[in-house]
Order: sequence, then C-alpha cells, then structure tokens
Amino acid sequence: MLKMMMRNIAASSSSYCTSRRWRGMPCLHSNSTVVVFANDYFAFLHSQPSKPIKSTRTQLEQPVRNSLKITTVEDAFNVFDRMLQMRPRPSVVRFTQILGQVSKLKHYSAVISLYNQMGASGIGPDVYTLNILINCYCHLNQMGFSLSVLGKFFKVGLEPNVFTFTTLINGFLLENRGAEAATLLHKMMRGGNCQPDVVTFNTIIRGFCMKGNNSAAIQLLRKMEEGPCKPNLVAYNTIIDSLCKDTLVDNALNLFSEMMCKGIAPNAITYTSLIHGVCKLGEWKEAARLLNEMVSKNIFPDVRTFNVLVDTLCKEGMVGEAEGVVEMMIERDIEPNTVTYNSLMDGYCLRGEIGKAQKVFELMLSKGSMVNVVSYSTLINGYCKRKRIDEAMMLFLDMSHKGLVPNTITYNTLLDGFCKVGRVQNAQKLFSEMQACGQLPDVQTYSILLDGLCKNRQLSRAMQLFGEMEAKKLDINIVIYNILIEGLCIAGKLESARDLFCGLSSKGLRPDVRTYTIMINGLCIAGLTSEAENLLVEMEVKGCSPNGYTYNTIIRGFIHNKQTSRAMVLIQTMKEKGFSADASTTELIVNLLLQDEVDPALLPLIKGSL
DNA sequence: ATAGGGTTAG
Repeated sequence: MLKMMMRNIAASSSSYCTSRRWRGMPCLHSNSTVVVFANDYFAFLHSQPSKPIKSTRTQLEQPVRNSLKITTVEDAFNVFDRMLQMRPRPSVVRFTQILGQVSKLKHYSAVISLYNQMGASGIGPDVYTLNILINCYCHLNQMGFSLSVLGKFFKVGLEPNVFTFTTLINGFLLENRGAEAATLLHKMMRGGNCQPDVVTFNTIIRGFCMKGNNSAAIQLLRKMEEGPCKPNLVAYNTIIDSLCKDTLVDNALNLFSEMMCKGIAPNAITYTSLIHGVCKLGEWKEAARLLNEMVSKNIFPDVRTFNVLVDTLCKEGMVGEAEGVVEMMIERDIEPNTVTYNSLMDGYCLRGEIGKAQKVFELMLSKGSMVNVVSYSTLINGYCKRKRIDEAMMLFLDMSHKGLVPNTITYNTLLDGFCKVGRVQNAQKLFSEMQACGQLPDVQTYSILLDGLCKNRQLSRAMQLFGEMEAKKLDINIVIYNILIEGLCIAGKLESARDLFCGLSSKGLRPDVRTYTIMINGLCIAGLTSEAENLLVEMEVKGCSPNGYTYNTIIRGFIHNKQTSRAMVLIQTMKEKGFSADASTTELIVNLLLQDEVDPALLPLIKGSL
C-alpha cells in the first residue's frame, strides 16, 4: 500500500507548474435558469433571519483569550518591539505566539523578519517557532530555506515532530515536488517515533487534488478508512471540493452523503464547494436548494459562499444578478471583500464595460487597502483585452508604487496584451524583467510568447524559446505544439511541422482537434489537399471528431486550390454533421459566384451551399 | 501557542 501511494505521489510531480492544473471554462447557460434561481434565492433570503449566531459567539470567545489579537502586520511589529524592550523579557512562547498570528495573516515574509529580530536579540527558538518558520518558507516557495531550518533543529538540539514533517511535505507538494514529499513520508513511517497523522494524510490528499488526480485522492481516503487514522471532515471536504472544481458534482454528492452516513457533519466549507460545483453547471435551482439545506441545518453561508455565487454569475455574463447578490450580502450584514469586488470587476471586463470595472476598482481604493495583486491583474487584463496596453502598463507601474508585487499571472496578462497588439519586442523585454524580478515563467508564459513570436514572423526566436523550455524540463503540453506547428505551417515550413506532428506520440502527447485542424490548414496552404482530406478521415478514425472550424478550414483550402466541386462535397458533409459555413467561408463562396469563370454546372451546388 | 478543506486574475 505504501509503495503504491508513494509511486502516486512521485508520479504527480512530473509537471513544473505549481498551480492547480488548468480546468476548462464553464459553458454558457440560458437566462431562464437564472430567473428561477433568483426567485428561489429571494425566497430563501427573505425567509431567513439575519445572522443569528455571529455576534454572540465572538462576545463569548473574546475575553477568555489571554494574548491580544493582532490584526495587521504593523500591530505585530509594534507589539514585538514593545516586548523586546520589556524587562524581564517575555518567554519565547510569547514571541512565537505573535509569529503564529502573523503567519495566519499570510504575511510570511513579515514572520521571517520578526524571527530574525528574535535571533538578533538573543531569543532562541523552540520547536513551535521553527515549525512556523518552515511553514512560511514553504508558502514562499523557498523549500531550500525550509530544509535549512530543519538543519537548525539538529544544530540547536531540538527534535522535529509530526508538524515539522507534515509542513515540509506540504511545502514539497506546493512546489510540485511529489517525489521528495514521498521520500519524507517514507522516512516518517519507517522512523517509528514520528508517525504520520490525519493531517499528514490530508496534506497528501490535497497534493493529489492539486494535480487533479481525484482517484488517487479517493484511494488514499479508502486506505485511511482501513487504517488507524480515519478520514475526518477536512479529508472529505478536500476531495469534495476537487470533484466540484472538475464539475464532477454527482461524485461529490455521493461522497457528501457517504460522509454524513459515517456521522461526519458537513460545514459551510462543504456546502460552499458543492454550491460552486452546481453553479458551474448552471444548476441554479440546485444551488438554491443547497443554500436552503445548509441554513436549515444552522450552517450559515458566509462571504466565501456568496462570493461563489457572485463569481459564477459574473463569469456567465450576468453581472446585474451578481450585483443583486452583493446587495443581499450587505443587507445580511456580510461585508463584500476584495474577492467579491474582484469578481465583479472581472465580470464587467468580460462584457467590455471597463469603465464600470474601473469604478469598482476606485471604490476599493476609497475603502483603504482593499486592492490586491488580483485586483490589478484583473483590471490590467480588462485593458489588455481591449488592446489598451498603455493604460494596462500604467496600472502595472502603479501597483509597484503601492508595494504590490506583480506575479506570474500579472506578467502573463501583460505579455499577452503586448503580443496581441504586435509589440513582441516589448513582450520579450518584459519576459526578461519578470525573471529578473524572480517571477518564474510557467507553461502559459511560454505559450503566450511563442504564439506572439510565431504570429509576428519570428519563428527562429520561437524555436529558440522552445529549446529553453525543453532544457528547463517544463511540462510541454499539446497547446505548445499546436502553436509551433501552426507557426511552421504559416512560415511555409511544412516538413518541419510534419516532423513535430508525427513526433507527438513519442512525447506521450495526443493531437487534439486543433492540432489536426492546424495540420490540415498547413497541408492546404502547401497545395496538398488530398493529404489534408486523408488527415480529416484519419482524425475521425483516431477518435478525434472534426469540428466546424476543421470543416471550414479544409473547405477554404479546397476553394483556394481551385477544387470547387470537392469543396462542395465537403460542405455537404459538414452540413450533415450539423456545422455550417462561417463568415470567411461564405465570403469565398460568394466570390465564386461573382466570378464568371466558374463552371456553370457547379452553380446550383454553390448556391445550395449558401 | 504550532501544520491541514471553501472565494478572485493569465
């Protein structure tokens, strides 16, 4: 069992990108479902009393705590300073408590600098201090430093515990280094005095989920059931959430009922995940049902639950409805947060209403320190998509003045913006800059840049970049190959394109509809229409059905090669398959009609195809 | 006192 688990962990480490793998965009749904949802939703809200428990709970809990609550980094630094001046000095426990609180606020670099202050003042760390420190380095993707803290344990004679190892495993998994995570787990299990606990297993489950490997996650859950370390709510929530993100809502709901049968009660997190899943599927009625169900169990939706609703509505283009939800939040005394506003901004940008997005941005600015990197990236994306790259750049410069650090996504957004307006030079400069600033390019960065270079006739630079990707052992996917094959075809290098195409299977990659369509287009450009038609048959045989775009491509290819009658036959096939001629194909057909030299026998066919 | 599930951008 252990061996298999570790193989799975190791296998999950093949990709370079640390973020959860790309998941498809939700499809569009008709507005009628929303009306149903909105009505139910209103009914739900008006039938509910506003937030019955929150105030009493905080009142009860607050006075019992002996350490004061730190809410900002500034607080932490001030309290820390005062403590350092106190005589006698508070114990290491007191200092560590502050580190823990700052770490909870996710200000990891602040924790590190506070830790260094401790050291400078001669306060030696304890096990807790070092564990917190390791966790911070893990979240900063600095596993090297995490491991050197592990060395520090031994140096000062402290013994690392389950927390230490679980935190390190989490760090490795966050950096997509599954093999090392597995090695550590192995050491723990062999060591005897430090056995993995439920959190260790949950961490590994989360690692599988991050890679989209739900079945490995479920397998581990089953193994836990057999062993002494039974899965808890977190284990179930982790998998339910992952299934929902993949819109495998039925599986998630099965796990949900299974969990309740075992006497594990769901919480707001469970319901938020499920609601997210059904919303992505456009099942608004089901979302309302789940909302009602959770409230009936005295589990109250919080800001994150509502954010799921706001965001999905925005992604479906229904910003008006999303605004309605925000109003309801405010009515119910649930303050919209940065995420709420970011979703709204993105919703406006998707509809091209960048002015409204800008308004939301300014609203956030007026409320104090509400904007974050995502807010900037969202608005930058909005401007880039409208080809207003200079305004996007202004925002980019503005964010660093605010002390916000642009990340890989921010750079990718801008790179794409530059490429799409043909300013590939600027893009390449920015590409160097991002690396100089320590932001690692990921597969998407390369795909953006490769596409920009190919589309702007800089094929050799593109191939050079591709070589760089291979050298870095990046997880090169089919999208990258599609870009290159297309670039080669457009540049007239059909042979090289064909080589790449034929070599795909040896790289463990399967051509998708786009790959075939690109190759078909390339063959047509080179006048090899019959080979193109063979490929059209071949793709179908290999289980990859051509789509409307494929048919339009090959039909245009035949027309360009003056094989009008063959084109007409293909139009028939296309229609039988339920696809139709797009604007540019139609234009070509109209032009054929306007040309006098067309064989009169073909006229009825041509007219029939319109 | 310390680690672990749910929301946003390419």
